[in-house]
Amino acid sequence: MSKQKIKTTEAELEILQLLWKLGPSSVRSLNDKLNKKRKVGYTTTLKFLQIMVEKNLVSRIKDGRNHIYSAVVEQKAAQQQLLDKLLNGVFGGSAKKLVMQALGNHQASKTELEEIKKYIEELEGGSS
Amino acid sequence: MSKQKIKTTEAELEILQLLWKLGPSSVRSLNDKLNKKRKVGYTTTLKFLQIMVEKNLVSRIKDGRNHIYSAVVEQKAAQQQLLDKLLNGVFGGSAKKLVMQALGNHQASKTELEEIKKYIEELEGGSS
DNA sequence: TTAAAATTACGAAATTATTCGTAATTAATT
DNA sequence: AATTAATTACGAATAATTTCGTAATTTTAA
Repeated sequence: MSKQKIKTTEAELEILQLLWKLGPSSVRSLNDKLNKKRKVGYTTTLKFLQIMVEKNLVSRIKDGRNHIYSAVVEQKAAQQQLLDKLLNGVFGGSAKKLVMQALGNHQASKTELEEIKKYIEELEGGSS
Repeated sequence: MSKQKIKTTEAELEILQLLWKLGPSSVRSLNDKLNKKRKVGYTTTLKFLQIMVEKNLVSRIKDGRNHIYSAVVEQKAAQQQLLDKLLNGVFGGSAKKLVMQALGNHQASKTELEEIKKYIEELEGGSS
Protein backbone atom coordinates (compact mmCIF):
# COMPACT_ATOMS: atom_id res chain seq x y z
CA MET A 1 0.00 0.00 0.00
CA SER A 2 2.96 2.28 -0.17
CA LYS A 3 2.93 3.36 -3.77
CA GLN A 4 -0.21 5.07 -4.89
CA LYS A 5 -0.52 7.22 -7.95
CA ILE A 6 0.71 10.49 -6.57
CA LYS A 7 0.32 13.49 -8.77
CA THR A 8 3.18 15.90 -8.40
CA THR A 9 2.48 19.46 -9.40
CA GLU A 10 4.98 21.87 -10.91
CA ALA A 11 5.53 23.77 -7.70
CA GLU A 12 6.01 20.61 -5.74
CA LEU A 13 8.52 19.31 -8.20
CA GLU A 14 10.49 22.50 -7.91
CA ILE A 15 10.85 21.91 -4.21
CA LEU A 16 11.64 18.23 -4.57
CA GLN A 17 14.40 19.26 -6.92
CA LEU A 18 15.96 21.32 -4.21
CA LEU A 19 15.58 18.62 -1.61
CA TRP A 20 17.30 16.11 -3.85
CA LYS A 21 20.11 18.53 -4.42
CA LEU A 22 20.52 19.87 -0.92
CA GLY A 23 19.34 16.99 1.19
CA PRO A 24 17.16 17.54 4.27
CA SER A 25 16.49 21.23 4.72
CA SER A 26 14.56 23.74 6.74
CA VAL A 27 11.77 25.82 5.31
CA ARG A 28 13.86 28.93 5.45
CA SER A 29 16.71 27.39 3.60
CA LEU A 30 14.44 26.07 0.89
CA ASN A 31 12.61 29.35 0.61
CA ASP A 32 15.88 31.21 0.27
CA LYS A 33 16.97 28.96 -2.56
CA LEU A 34 13.63 29.33 -4.27
CA ASN A 35 13.95 33.06 -4.07
CA LYS A 36 17.15 32.93 -6.06
CA LYS A 37 14.92 32.15 -9.00
CA ARG A 38 11.68 33.94 -8.25
CA LYS A 39 9.96 35.76 -5.44
CA VAL A 40 8.03 33.39 -3.20
CA GLY A 41 6.67 34.09 0.25
CA TYR A 42 7.94 32.08 3.16
CA THR A 43 4.50 30.83 4.03
CA THR A 44 3.95 29.76 0.46
CA THR A 45 6.94 27.50 0.60
CA LEU A 46 5.84 26.23 3.98
CA LYS A 47 2.39 25.50 2.68
CA PHE A 48 3.73 23.42 -0.16
CA LEU A 49 5.86 21.44 2.20
CA GLN A 50 2.84 20.78 4.38
CA ILE A 51 0.85 19.65 1.37
CA MET A 52 3.71 17.44 0.35
CA VAL A 53 3.79 15.83 3.75
CA GLU A 54 0.10 15.05 3.30
CA LYS A 55 0.85 13.47 -0.06
CA ASN A 56 3.77 11.65 1.46
CA LEU A 57 6.20 13.20 -0.96
CA VAL A 58 8.34 14.48 1.89
CA SER A 59 8.77 13.72 5.55
CA ARG A 60 9.79 15.94 8.40
CA ILE A 61 11.36 15.92 11.80
CA LYS A 62 11.57 18.57 14.44
CA ASP A 63 14.81 20.28 15.14
CA GLY A 64 14.44 22.92 17.81
CA ARG A 65 11.82 25.30 16.58
CA ASN A 66 12.34 24.27 12.99
CA HIS A 67 11.05 21.46 10.91
CA ILE A 68 13.51 19.72 8.70
CA TYR A 69 12.04 18.27 5.54
CA SER A 70 13.38 15.38 3.47
CA ALA A 71 12.33 13.96 0.15
CA VAL A 72 10.56 10.65 0.48
CA VAL A 73 10.29 9.93 -3.21
CA GLU A 74 13.52 8.92 -4.83
CA GLN A 75 14.84 11.14 -7.54
CA LYS A 76 15.21 8.21 -9.90
CA ALA A 77 11.63 7.11 -9.40
CA ALA A 78 10.31 10.58 -10.04
CA GLN A 79 12.49 10.98 -13.10
CA GLN A 80 11.28 7.68 -14.40
CA GLN A 81 7.68 8.60 -13.89
CA LEU A 82 8.06 11.84 -15.79
CA LEU A 83 10.10 10.18 -18.47
CA ASP A 84 7.41 7.57 -18.96
CA LYS A 85 4.79 10.22 -19.20
CA LEU A 86 6.71 12.06 -21.89
CA LEU A 87 7.59 8.88 -23.69
CA ASN A 88 4.06 7.58 -23.87
CA GLY A 89 2.37 10.91 -24.11
CA VAL A 90 4.33 12.59 -26.84
CA PHE A 91 6.76 10.12 -28.37
CA GLY A 92 4.26 7.35 -28.91
CA GLY A 93 6.22 5.10 -26.60
CA SER A 94 9.28 5.04 -28.81
CA ALA A 95 12.38 5.35 -26.68
CA LYS A 96 14.39 5.53 -29.85
CA LYS A 97 12.67 8.66 -31.05
CA LEU A 98 12.99 10.27 -27.68
CA VAL A 99 16.64 9.44 -27.35
CA MET A 100 17.52 10.56 -30.82
CA GLN A 101 15.81 13.85 -30.36
CA ALA A 102 17.45 14.34 -27.00
CA LEU A 103 20.86 13.71 -28.48
CA GLY A 104 20.24 15.55 -31.70
CA ASN A 105 19.53 18.90 -30.23
CA HIS A 106 21.40 19.00 -27.00
CA GLN A 107 24.75 18.04 -28.20
CA ALA A 108 26.14 15.87 -25.50
CA SER A 109 29.91 15.98 -25.46
CA LYS A 110 31.91 13.45 -27.40
CA THR A 111 32.81 11.77 -24.16
CA GLU A 112 29.22 11.47 -23.18
CA LEU A 113 28.27 10.07 -26.53
CA GLU A 114 30.98 7.46 -26.10
CA GLU A 115 29.67 6.59 -22.68
CA ILE A 116 26.20 6.20 -24.03
CA LYS A 117 27.50 3.92 -26.76
CA LYS A 118 29.24 1.80 -24.19
CA TYR A 119 26.09 1.68 -22.19
CA ILE A 120 24.12 0.52 -25.19
CA GLU A 121 26.65 -2.21 -25.76
CA GLU A 122 26.22 -3.36 -22.21
CA LEU A 123 22.50 -3.46 -22.72
CA GLU A 124 22.93 -5.45 -25.89
CA GLY A 125 25.30 -7.89 -24.34
CA GLY A 126 23.33 -8.32 -21.16
CA SER A 127 20.03 -10.05 -20.52
CA SER A 128 18.15 -9.99 -23.77
CA MET B 1 7.25 37.92 -33.31
CA SER B 2 5.97 34.48 -34.16
CA LYS B 3 7.33 32.45 -31.30
CA GLN B 4 6.27 33.52 -27.88
CA LYS B 5 6.41 31.39 -24.80
CA ILE B 6 3.19 29.44 -25.13
CA LYS B 7 2.18 27.30 -22.24
CA THR B 8 0.44 24.15 -23.32
CA THR B 9 -1.78 22.49 -20.77
CA GLU B 10 -2.41 18.78 -20.42
CA ALA B 11 -5.82 18.90 -22.05
CA GLU B 12 -4.50 20.95 -24.93
CA LEU B 13 -1.66 18.57 -25.48
CA GLU B 14 -4.07 15.69 -25.62
CA ILE B 15 -5.85 17.38 -28.49
CA LEU B 16 -2.67 18.37 -30.28
CA GLN B 17 -1.66 14.75 -30.11
CA LEU B 18 -4.76 13.81 -32.02
CA LEU B 19 -4.32 16.55 -34.57
CA TRP B 20 -0.78 15.45 -35.26
CA LYS B 21 -1.95 11.91 -35.71
CA LEU B 22 -5.11 12.53 -37.69
CA GLY B 23 -4.33 15.74 -39.48
CA PRO B 24 -6.91 18.52 -39.84
CA SER B 25 -10.16 17.47 -38.18
CA SER B 26 -13.61 18.62 -37.22
CA VAL B 27 -14.67 19.12 -33.63
CA ARG B 28 -16.92 16.11 -33.80
CA SER B 29 -14.22 13.85 -35.06
CA LEU B 30 -11.79 14.99 -32.38
CA ASN B 31 -14.40 14.68 -29.69
CA ASP B 32 -15.24 11.17 -30.81
CA LYS B 33 -11.61 10.15 -30.61
CA LEU B 34 -11.22 11.72 -27.21
CA ASN B 35 -14.22 9.78 -26.00
CA LYS B 36 -12.48 6.55 -26.84
CA LYS B 37 -10.33 7.27 -23.81
CA ARG B 38 -12.58 9.20 -21.48
CA LYS B 39 -15.95 10.90 -21.43
CA VAL B 40 -15.74 14.49 -22.62
CA GLY B 41 -18.60 16.72 -23.68
CA TYR B 42 -18.69 18.04 -27.20
CA THR B 43 -18.68 21.63 -26.05
CA THR B 44 -15.71 20.95 -23.85
CA THR B 45 -13.67 19.84 -26.79
CA LEU B 46 -14.91 22.81 -28.78
CA LYS B 47 -13.95 25.17 -26.01
CA PHE B 48 -10.42 23.85 -25.90
CA LEU B 49 -10.08 24.26 -29.61
CA GLN B 50 -11.28 27.83 -29.33
CA ILE B 51 -8.79 28.51 -26.57
CA MET B 52 -6.08 26.94 -28.64
CA VAL B 53 -6.93 29.19 -31.56
CA GLU B 54 -6.47 32.14 -29.20
CA LYS B 55 -3.09 30.81 -28.18
CA ASN B 56 -2.27 30.16 -31.78
CA LEU B 57 -1.67 26.50 -31.15
CA VAL B 58 -4.16 25.56 -33.85
CA SER B 59 -5.77 27.26 -36.82
CA ARG B 60 -9.12 26.71 -38.40
CA ILE B 61 -11.00 27.06 -41.62
CA LYS B 62 -14.66 26.85 -42.36
CA ASP B 63 -16.05 23.91 -44.21
CA GLY B 64 -19.77 24.17 -44.61
CA ARG B 65 -21.21 24.50 -41.16
CA ASN B 66 -18.13 22.95 -39.60
CA HIS B 67 -14.81 24.29 -38.60
CA ILE B 68 -11.79 22.24 -39.46
CA TYR B 69 -8.90 22.61 -37.06
CA SER B 70 -5.23 22.04 -37.76
CA ALA B 71 -2.19 22.01 -35.52
CA VAL B 72 -0.05 25.08 -35.95
CA VAL B 73 2.76 23.96 -33.72
CA GLU B 74 4.91 21.26 -35.20
CA GLN B 75 5.03 18.00 -33.35
CA LYS B 76 8.83 18.09 -33.31
CA ALA B 77 8.90 21.54 -31.82
CA ALA B 78 6.47 20.62 -29.10
CA GLN B 79 8.36 17.44 -28.34
CA GLN B 80 11.55 19.38 -28.11
CA GLN B 81 10.05 21.91 -25.79
CA LEU B 82 8.81 19.24 -23.42
CA LEU B 83 12.04 17.35 -23.67
CA ASP B 84 13.98 20.46 -22.78
CA LYS B 85 11.76 21.07 -19.84
CA LEU B 86 12.31 17.58 -18.53
CA LEU B 87 15.99 17.69 -19.26
CA ASN B 88 16.62 20.93 -17.50
CA GLY B 89 14.02 20.51 -14.86
CA VAL B 90 14.71 17.05 -13.60
CA PHE B 91 17.89 15.74 -15.20
CA GLY B 92 20.02 18.75 -14.45
CA GLY B 93 20.55 19.36 -18.14
CA SER B 94 22.38 16.09 -18.65
CA ALA B 95 21.19 14.47 -21.85
CA LYS B 96 23.35 11.51 -21.00
CA LYS B 97 21.48 10.78 -17.81
CA LEU B 98 18.17 11.19 -19.49
CA VAL B 99 19.08 8.94 -22.37
CA MET B 100 20.54 6.27 -20.19
CA GLN B 101 17.51 6.17 -18.02
CA ALA B 102 15.22 6.08 -21.02
CA LEU B 103 17.11 3.19 -22.49
CA GLY B 104 17.66 1.38 -19.25
CA ASN B 105 14.09 0.93 -18.30
CA HIS B 106 12.23 0.83 -21.53
CA GLN B 107 14.13 -1.78 -23.29
CA ALA B 108 14.32 -0.65 -26.86
CA SER B 109 14.73 -3.54 -29.24
CA LYS B 110 18.17 -4.64 -30.33
CA THR B 111 17.52 -3.13 -33.71
CA GLU B 112 16.63 0.18 -32.18
CA LEU B 113 19.71 0.16 -30.02
CA GLU B 114 21.78 -0.43 -33.12
CA GLU B 115 20.09 2.44 -34.86
CA ILE B 116 20.78 4.70 -31.96
CA LYS B 117 24.43 3.69 -31.97
CA LYS B 118 24.64 4.48 -35.65
CA TYR B 119 23.04 7.79 -35.00
CA ILE B 120 25.55 8.58 -32.31
CA GLU B 121 28.35 7.75 -34.67
CA GLU B 122 26.91 10.16 -37.18
CA LEU B 123 26.80 12.81 -34.54
CA GLU B 124 30.38 12.13 -33.60
CA GLY B 125 31.57 12.21 -37.15
CA GLY B 126 29.64 15.31 -38.08
CA SER B 127 30.10 18.93 -37.11
CA SER B 128 31.59 18.99 -33.64
C1' DT C 1 8.67 35.78 33.22
C1' DT C 2 8.08 38.98 29.78
C1' DA C 3 9.24 40.67 25.41
C1' DA C 4 11.05 39.96 20.95
C1' DA C 5 12.06 37.11 17.04
C1' DA C 6 11.19 33.40 14.33
C1' DT C 7 8.50 29.47 13.08
C1' DT C 8 4.36 26.72 12.07
C1' DA C 9 -0.84 26.16 11.45
C1' DC C 10 -4.88 27.44 9.40
C1' DG C 11 -7.76 29.01 6.20
C1' DA C 12 -9.05 31.55 2.60
C1' DA C 13 -8.08 34.61 -1.61
C1' DA C 14 -6.27 34.66 -6.25
C1' DT C 15 -5.15 32.36 -10.24
C1' DT C 16 -5.32 28.93 -13.70
C1' DA C 17 -7.41 24.99 -15.87
C1' DT C 18 -11.30 22.14 -16.97
C1' DT C 19 -15.98 21.31 -17.95
C1' DC C 20 -20.32 22.11 -19.84
C1' DG C 21 -25.17 24.41 -20.20
C1' DT C 22 -27.68 27.32 -22.94
C1' DA C 23 -28.32 30.59 -26.54
C1' DA C 24 -27.33 31.94 -31.09
C1' DT C 25 -26.15 30.68 -35.63
C1' DT C 26 -25.92 28.01 -39.69
C1' DA C 27 -27.29 24.67 -43.07
C1' DA C 28 -30.23 21.32 -44.95
C1' DT C 29 -34.97 19.69 -45.73
C1' DT C 30 -39.55 20.11 -46.31
C1' DA D 1 -40.13 30.38 -45.53
C1' DA D 2 -40.65 27.34 -41.53
C1' DT D 3 -38.88 23.25 -39.16
C1' DT D 4 -35.35 20.44 -37.80
C1' DA D 5 -30.65 19.03 -36.87
C1' DA D 6 -26.25 20.15 -36.13
C1' DT D 7 -22.73 23.47 -35.10
C1' DT D 8 -20.42 27.40 -32.83
C1' DA D 9 -20.27 31.27 -29.29
C1' DC D 10 -20.51 32.80 -24.84
C1' DG D 11 -20.12 32.80 -20.31
C1' DA D 12 -20.31 30.82 -16.10
C1' DA D 13 -19.70 26.70 -12.73
C1' DT D 14 -16.42 23.63 -10.95
C1' DA D 15 -12.05 22.00 -9.76
C1' DA D 16 -7.23 22.26 -9.10
C1' DT D 17 -3.18 24.93 -8.11
C1' DT D 18 -0.68 28.60 -6.21
C1' DT D 19 -0.20 32.23 -3.08
C1' DC D 20 -0.05 34.46 1.25
C1' DG D 21 -2.15 36.97 5.50
C1' DT D 22 -2.91 36.40 10.14
C1' DA D 23 -3.04 33.91 14.36
C1' DA D 24 -0.97 30.68 17.32
C1' DT D 25 3.12 28.55 18.94
C1' DT D 26 7.82 28.03 20.17
C1' DT D 27 12.36 29.52 21.32
C1' DT D 28 15.73 32.77 22.77
C1' DA D 29 17.31 36.14 25.56
C1' DA D 30 16.79 40.15 28.33
